Amino acid sequence: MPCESSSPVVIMSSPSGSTSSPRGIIKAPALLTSDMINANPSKNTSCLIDNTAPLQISSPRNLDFELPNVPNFRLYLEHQISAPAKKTVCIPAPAAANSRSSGEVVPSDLWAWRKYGQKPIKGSPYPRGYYRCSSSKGCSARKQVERSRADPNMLVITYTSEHNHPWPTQRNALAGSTRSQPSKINNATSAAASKNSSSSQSQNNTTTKEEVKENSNDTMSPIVGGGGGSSSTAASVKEEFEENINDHKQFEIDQDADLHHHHQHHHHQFSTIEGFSQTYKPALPDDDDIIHSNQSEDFFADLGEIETDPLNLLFTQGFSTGGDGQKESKALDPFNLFDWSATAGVDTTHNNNNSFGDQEAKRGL
DNA sequence: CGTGTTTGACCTGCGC
DNA sequence: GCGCAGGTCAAACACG
Repeated sequence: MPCESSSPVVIMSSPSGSTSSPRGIIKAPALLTSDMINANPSKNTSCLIDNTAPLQISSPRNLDFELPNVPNFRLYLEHQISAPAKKTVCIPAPAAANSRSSGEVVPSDLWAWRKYGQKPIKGSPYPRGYYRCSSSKGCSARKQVERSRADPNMLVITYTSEHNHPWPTQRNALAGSTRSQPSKINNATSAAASKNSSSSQSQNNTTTKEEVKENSNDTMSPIVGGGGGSSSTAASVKEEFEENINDHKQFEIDQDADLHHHHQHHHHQFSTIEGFSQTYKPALPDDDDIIHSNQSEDFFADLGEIETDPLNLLFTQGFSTGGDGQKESKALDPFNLFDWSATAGVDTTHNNNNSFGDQEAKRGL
């Protein structure tokens, strides 16, 4: 399975235009497995993640600047943020999920989501769940959760709209989140995260209800990868930005070819951001850590504590420095998960860009 | 009682 | 215009 557990997080943003980017991003099919490709015939559901690569963030836009150029990077991020986004996140689903076609167990995140519908999707054995943000009444943020046809072990989460409120400092709205089954599933471990326990990969839920809390953040939030605690640590994230910006929706994932081959070991190694041609290391602790669902939970919990914008942190703390300072921020900032500076110098030539673009409109299906 | 899930019905857009 | 598929609504229900 393409997107298997080991895969790290891949964040792809595809602001419009990315494909057309100047440098010509090469979409390297290389990374894409046939499954993935096939899997997505219709939409975004496939996981492009390469197992090997630990964490990647690819931005569609190819900007000529490199990471070191913080200013550019900043612009990039700002652009990303400002643009209305439709993001697709592909994360490893807990093993348990397999048991249930309809259910998904996803790592919880800071946002509270309320499920308002579920529909079977043509061509897919797995239904799609529809969630809206319940953290704030006026929040229009929504997300769709479905299991990847290509890789049942992966959950594809599509975020639409932006949160119009800051991250909750605490998971407020989660009140009901724990409902019966979910809680059962996980139980113990994350008391801290308390209600959200999604990590239960090990547990299975055969039950009817599952918890689907996911990580996500719309606005910019990078996905925190934990992959949710679930079996696999990594998640691939794909962000798509709406065309407002001018470009195409699709974006491609780049993956470092090398990574592709080598890597499972090098988790940290990188992720490449396409525009930047850089690779960065995820700040994620270790495979081990990632693997444990609990940790992911904690991770989210930590995020919860972080006030607001990760980007702010990012900017304020600056990844440019590459210094130790980053480490500190990492935990908090989703972006910090990646060690931007560290690998900054890395030659990305090896990157493979996988074209992914599928996230067409829903209608694409 | 408040919040979330479930689920059938309804609405809307697209292709033929 | 019709049918299909996806997305949303809302009532019923469950849980703490």
